[in-house]
Amino acid sequence: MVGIIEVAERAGVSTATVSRALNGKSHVSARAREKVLKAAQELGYVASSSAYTLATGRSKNIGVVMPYIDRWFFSAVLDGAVNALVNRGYDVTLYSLSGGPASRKRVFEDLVLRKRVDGVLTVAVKLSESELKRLSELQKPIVGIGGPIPGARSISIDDEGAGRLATQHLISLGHRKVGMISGTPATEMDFHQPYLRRTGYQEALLDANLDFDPKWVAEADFTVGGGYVAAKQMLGDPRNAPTAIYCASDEMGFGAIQAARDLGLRVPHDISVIAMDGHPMGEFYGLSTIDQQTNAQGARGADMLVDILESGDDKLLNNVEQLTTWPIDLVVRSSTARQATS
Amino acid sequence: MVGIIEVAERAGVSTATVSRALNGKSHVSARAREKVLKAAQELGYVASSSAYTLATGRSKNIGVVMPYIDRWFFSAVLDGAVNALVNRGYDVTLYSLSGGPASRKRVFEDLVLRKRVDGVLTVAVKLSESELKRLSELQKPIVGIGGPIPGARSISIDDEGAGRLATQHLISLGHRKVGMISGTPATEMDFHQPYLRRTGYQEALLDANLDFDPKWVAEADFTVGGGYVAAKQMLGDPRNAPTAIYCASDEMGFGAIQAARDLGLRVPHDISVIAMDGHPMGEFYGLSTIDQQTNAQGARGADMLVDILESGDDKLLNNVEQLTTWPIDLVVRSSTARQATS
DNA sequence: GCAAAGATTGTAAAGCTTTACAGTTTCTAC
DNA sequence: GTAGAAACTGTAAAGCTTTACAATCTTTGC
Repeated sequence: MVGIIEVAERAGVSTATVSRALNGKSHVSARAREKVLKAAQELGYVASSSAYTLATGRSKNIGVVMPYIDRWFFSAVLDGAVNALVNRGYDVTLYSLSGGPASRKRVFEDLVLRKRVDGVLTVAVKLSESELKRLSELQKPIVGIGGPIPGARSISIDDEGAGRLATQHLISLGHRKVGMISGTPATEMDFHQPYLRRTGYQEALLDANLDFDPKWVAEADFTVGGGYVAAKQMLGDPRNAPTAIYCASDEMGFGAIQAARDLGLRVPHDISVIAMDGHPMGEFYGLSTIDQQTNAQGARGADMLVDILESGDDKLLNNVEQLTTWPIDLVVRSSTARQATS
Repeated sequence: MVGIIEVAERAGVSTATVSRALNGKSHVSARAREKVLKAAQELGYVASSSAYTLATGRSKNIGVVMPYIDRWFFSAVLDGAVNALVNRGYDVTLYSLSGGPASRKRVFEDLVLRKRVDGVLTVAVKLSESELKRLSELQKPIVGIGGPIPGARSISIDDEGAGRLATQHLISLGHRKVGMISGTPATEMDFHQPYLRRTGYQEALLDANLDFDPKWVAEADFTVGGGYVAAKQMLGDPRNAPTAIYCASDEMGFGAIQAARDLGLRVPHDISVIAMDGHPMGEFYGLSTIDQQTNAQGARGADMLVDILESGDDKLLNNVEQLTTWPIDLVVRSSTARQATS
């Protein structure tokens, strides 16, 4: 294995000079730098990151903690974060919480803390008191995506506002009977997005002085199939079917559109559907939605984290609670329209 | 920061004994072990992984290299790999190649090689000669998913066989005019899956002595929208439309089904559609498919890598080329049926 | 041409663990 | 009770970098 010593010998300088020349942090004469670069190149030298970390205390590595990996929302956040981090010279170690409480404990105790990572980015994960305390003791900054974190920075959309906006869109189109497909208790993430979105929906109805029928709220599991079943049930009821539906996720929106079609209802002529997230397939299905720019949220969270890390200001670590409300876009496509004058 | 020395002092033993007690690799008296465990617990001690890596040369960390992160196939492989690795005490550092050739070079030169990872798992990435050589010099084992890797182990489905099987399924149902929606050149991954699948398709036609009309093969970009456009074009042609279509990905299959419906064709009565991959939404759409158990492939690849790492047999490193052909399942749902006797 | 300031370089310590080796204690079998 | 084996423990080196400090060289202003 070729180390810094071999490079130093070959270049005829000391290891300190090699280190300085390669890291470019300090003054090195042009001549020395050139010799070092040449020697390093010839030897194919790459510094050992463990020795670097041991010496500097920095790993240039960020831990990303998420409850799921293979769901669209999470992989999109991850993609944004990885790209942003690579651009700033960091790489990412991925921790999934899908293994249950035991693996969660392990993630925090064993892995994140072993000086493996300089900071932690959490996605839709609410940290416990003790987890936060531990991270804070170790001076590891945290940035959260998807909900507020006590004493740390975070990025989140206003889920309640999103629910309200989607519902208002339907109301503004003249709909008076507006249903919602929300989440089951099992789909409540740590920050209760489904609950908040539903709250926004109900507020919008209230503000507009509209009737509210409990049958207009169904629970589904955030999948296409779940949305289909719930929508079919709601729309098929001859007694008091809504003329518009707000779905708490785009995937459920796809299912709802399909359910309407299978019932012989035309979208949007007979029934309007709006959903949430900004799933790439939404464009194809013409699904109106509230876009939350998932990729960009991941990238921004990553950038915030690196900013904290590189500002060198200890006060910035985890003493400041700050929730950045991420803007959302109403994207109107062909699944919502003015209610047919029947 | 509490280190092994503090633990040793508190427990009244040497650092060597602490290390042995904590790692359990060597004989330690029950009494000493107990004292050490207690002290470590009280101090909240966690060993520094950089020092561990520096001392042992192992990082307990696997690099996963993929061209994309937020596409379903890749996030599913990743999910499988991460879970498998966590179970075996490894964590994963993620490298995306979507940043172009420059970032690719950086990944291999700077990151993977810095002793950061013990081994590399590649997904649908063909390594260059020099990349392979470099990895091999450094004794880093590689396992590839999605295609053969010269001199290393890999897992891949038989894409040609998959194309053949899907097509044979359609032929066996009596279809004589079978179309295919394949990939554009831009969607050819490093291992040319679209090309291979198309080859399998053509072989099946040939074997069955069926006519082949060049119009029956369309190229699309592996998205729902792409599949829709291609299918509509193909099915809408009154002159010689196929009665069945094989799509090289499930997402294109969803688009094809929709295109058929929009043309007023009933699936599967008027037109059969089969696709490939095993996308979770396929069940909802009733799409017949060739399932390749993406998650399990990721898990198996990860396990193979750890097996190599822990066998301690240097010969196993990268001298043995071995391609494991991953089994595929034909999943027949409601999008394929016997051709209507017209 | 000279003093001071600035640039460049080298030496050596620090960072934290694992583990080879050697030394000590405890068992085991007779 | 004892020799030899086995178990246990400690000392110190190794692993590879960064960087504080001190020393040396170069430049600048006059």
